[in-house]
Amino acid sequence: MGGGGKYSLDNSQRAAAYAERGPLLVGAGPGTGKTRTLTARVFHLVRERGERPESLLALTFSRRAAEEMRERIAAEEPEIARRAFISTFHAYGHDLLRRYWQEAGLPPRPLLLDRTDAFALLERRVGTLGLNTLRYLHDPTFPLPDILSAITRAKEDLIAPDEFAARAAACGDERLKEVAAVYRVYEDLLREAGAVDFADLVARPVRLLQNNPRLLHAERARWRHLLIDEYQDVNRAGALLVRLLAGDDGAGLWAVGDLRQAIYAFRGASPANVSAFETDYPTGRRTELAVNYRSRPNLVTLFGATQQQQHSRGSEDAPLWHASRDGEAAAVLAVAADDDAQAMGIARRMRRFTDEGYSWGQQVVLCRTRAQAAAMQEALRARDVPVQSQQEGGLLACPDIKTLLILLSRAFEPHGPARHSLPDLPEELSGTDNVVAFLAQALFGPYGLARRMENGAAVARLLALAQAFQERASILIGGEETQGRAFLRHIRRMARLGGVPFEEDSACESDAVRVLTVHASKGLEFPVVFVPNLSQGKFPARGRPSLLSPLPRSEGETETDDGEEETRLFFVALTRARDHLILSRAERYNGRSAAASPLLTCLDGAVGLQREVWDAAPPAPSRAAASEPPSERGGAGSVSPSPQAGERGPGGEGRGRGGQPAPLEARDAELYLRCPRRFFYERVLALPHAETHPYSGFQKAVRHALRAAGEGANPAAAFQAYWPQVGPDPAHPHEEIYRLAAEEILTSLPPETVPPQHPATAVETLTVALEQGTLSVRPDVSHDSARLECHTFRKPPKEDKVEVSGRHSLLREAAEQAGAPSGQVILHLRYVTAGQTLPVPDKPAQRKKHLAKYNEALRGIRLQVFSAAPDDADDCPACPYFFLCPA
DNA sequence: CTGTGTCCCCTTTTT
DNA sequence: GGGGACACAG
Repeated sequence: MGGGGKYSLDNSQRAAAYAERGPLLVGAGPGTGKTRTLTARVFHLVRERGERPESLLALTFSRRAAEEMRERIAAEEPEIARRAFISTFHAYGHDLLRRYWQEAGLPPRPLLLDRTDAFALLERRVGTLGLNTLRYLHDPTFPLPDILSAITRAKEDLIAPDEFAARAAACGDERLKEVAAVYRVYEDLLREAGAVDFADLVARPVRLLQNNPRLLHAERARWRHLLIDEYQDVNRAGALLVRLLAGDDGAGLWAVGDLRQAIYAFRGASPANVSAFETDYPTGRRTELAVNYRSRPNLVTLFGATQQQQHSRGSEDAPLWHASRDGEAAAVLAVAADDDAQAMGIARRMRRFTDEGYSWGQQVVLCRTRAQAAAMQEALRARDVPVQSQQEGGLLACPDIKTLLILLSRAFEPHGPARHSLPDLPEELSGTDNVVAFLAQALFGPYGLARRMENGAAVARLLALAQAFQERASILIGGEETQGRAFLRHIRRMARLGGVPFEEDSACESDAVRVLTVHASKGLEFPVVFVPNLSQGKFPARGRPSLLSPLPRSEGETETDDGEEETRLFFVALTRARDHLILSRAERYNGRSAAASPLLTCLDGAVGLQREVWDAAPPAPSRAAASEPPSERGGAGSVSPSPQAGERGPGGEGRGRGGQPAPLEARDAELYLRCPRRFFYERVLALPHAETHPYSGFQKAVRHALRAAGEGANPAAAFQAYWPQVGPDPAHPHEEIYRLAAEEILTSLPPETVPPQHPATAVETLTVALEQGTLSVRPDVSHDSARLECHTFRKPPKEDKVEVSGRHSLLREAAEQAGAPSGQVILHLRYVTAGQTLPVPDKPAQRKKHLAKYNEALRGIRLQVFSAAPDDADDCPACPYFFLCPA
């Protein structure tokens, strides 16, 4: 950053750095020398005012920011950096809890749980949490991530379980009431386990200090000066912690922040802390850093334009700042015909910048979402732009890790599919149930896997993961489960909850363009910045809403201005640019038109913004066909199928008599459509897996009981008799959920649902002849050949709008092919859990599409195309073949 | 032009 | 599970 000579400060910086003791909030717009001023403050306190470095506490919310503070201070005086306490809020809180563990009611070294650990804590007990409107039979743990997020948010806002329950009751939201109950249980479980979660690292110190005046006094005496970076990112708990430590008058507080760069409200940051500064600290003063050293003047003017709106609304009266650099920046707004043209335009522009003397590494593309960033990376690479690859896929994408996981699965999942894919384990690898010991032996013992491994960092990371797992064994290993199995389940859990991150030290500073999310770019600056996809629905992005509505705020709390966050994000993106800024949008994405982003309206009258048009590229002769490798078959990575596998199955070889292919069951075709690869493992290789999902056993048993009821038998009795055969293991943590759900359904069966005047005929299997083969399908009930009924366990739709599934289309088609007059087939869908039956409408267009899908499946199976192309990749961690599968 | 059905797309991240 | 774009039908 600029700002004259190395040690000189401008007037506004000096005013901030040399201020008298007393609560001060420094407004620091982008590029105004925030960190320089903060470090100057530290040196001023130590050198000019004789403060001991040990009396300085410098806090911020991200490790990166804390690290930067430390480095900048260390660069000038390592001694101060060592002696002052410079850390994140969480690290400080952790330290405090360890020092005062007794007062906090904790064990000496409490376990620190991350998100996955917390999930595991609730997962086993999900049946006892009292979930009703949040009960999802297809996967009882489905709502847990959202519930945990809500609990985390509550902790960040210092809302205790009682308060949560009171607010939930007040607003009458059933789901939130259930969350309140879970919150209570969760806190009990943490206490029993002697554990805390991340949010506790800030929230619990607040309570600790509030409840222990002696301790509060000691801690206040320890810190004479509090320096807070990124004050706009501080959550409510953090702000209260600061207020407690700063004393009643807050005299020791010196904070720096910028309301315009608050982009973390979604994770609990409360920019309201900035607005409420004078309320929190009546003697508090504000000052502003006034000069932008980062960007060329015409860019600084442009940044100002984005602020006009907010100014007129008077939300915050931050003065605009002066530019100090010279030189004319390119400030471009390009409209591309489509996304292809946009990528082409960016690539071309980048080349031009390299001609002008910029390196690739000085150029960056900032995207709103990671998906957009990934697509942009791909598109630029396809146009021969060197792109620095961000960590893709995380740890699990690493082949070495894959190998080790398959080996673990082979050893610890005795009935898992890996058993059939590998030869027997060597002697030295059997007999241990210690994951770390197993891995160490496999890597460095006679088996010597380490010699064949290429990515040492990844292997080390897996070992560290295993180590950490063992420390949390008391929470993560349930019942009689072996450690090995529990570890593998934990890996799946981590994958499900957002991947297993793996950061290779990005020191590989090759000269390549970087593609980042805007969030990831915070605090950074680049000579040339591209901000693409400024279109409706792309930036701002529309996201999937949570299952839960936010907990209503109590009176006196300021509502966080959600809509403004995207504007601030836009502002952050623009202000990363030092020399040149290229904004762009496409008018069409995947053939669909997209309007300009509303964010662009504030630039409408901006002077000096050059408009460009990027035309569609001429239909390119097909580029390197790197997108999809041709259909792979067989061979899952290093795993070879066992000899007896693939002997029979619906895939290819399985033929009935007379050379006619036997009909494929509809559910097999559906399995193929969900993931051809999984179909391959399960039906072609016939790799068995012991664990069937309890949901399917539940469905089987209930269907059985309903059928019995249709035949006049007692459904409850039929269920009782059948449940031990098809239901989950009685020890399964979710067994009770399903048993109770089934009993609930069967006891609430109204007698007239079994009308004796309409005895269901024996349900016959129907067939559908399609171009590529024949499918067999069975309704749940057939009253006669043209009156069919299906059962579903889903929740009934709103307004009785039945969604027509592929299965429905198939049944209708089957009935017609069997002779029912066209359009006369009556199909009903029974919502078993609600005891409601609705007619399924006949929609010919949809039927055609569905049948085409099935046909495609038949074709794929016939041609043996078994690519790993899951319909929904989120399901992969739950797939029995997760560890075998190369995808 | 206006309503309706249908398809297609789907967050941000730290500790 | 909801919102926008778009393709129809009227």
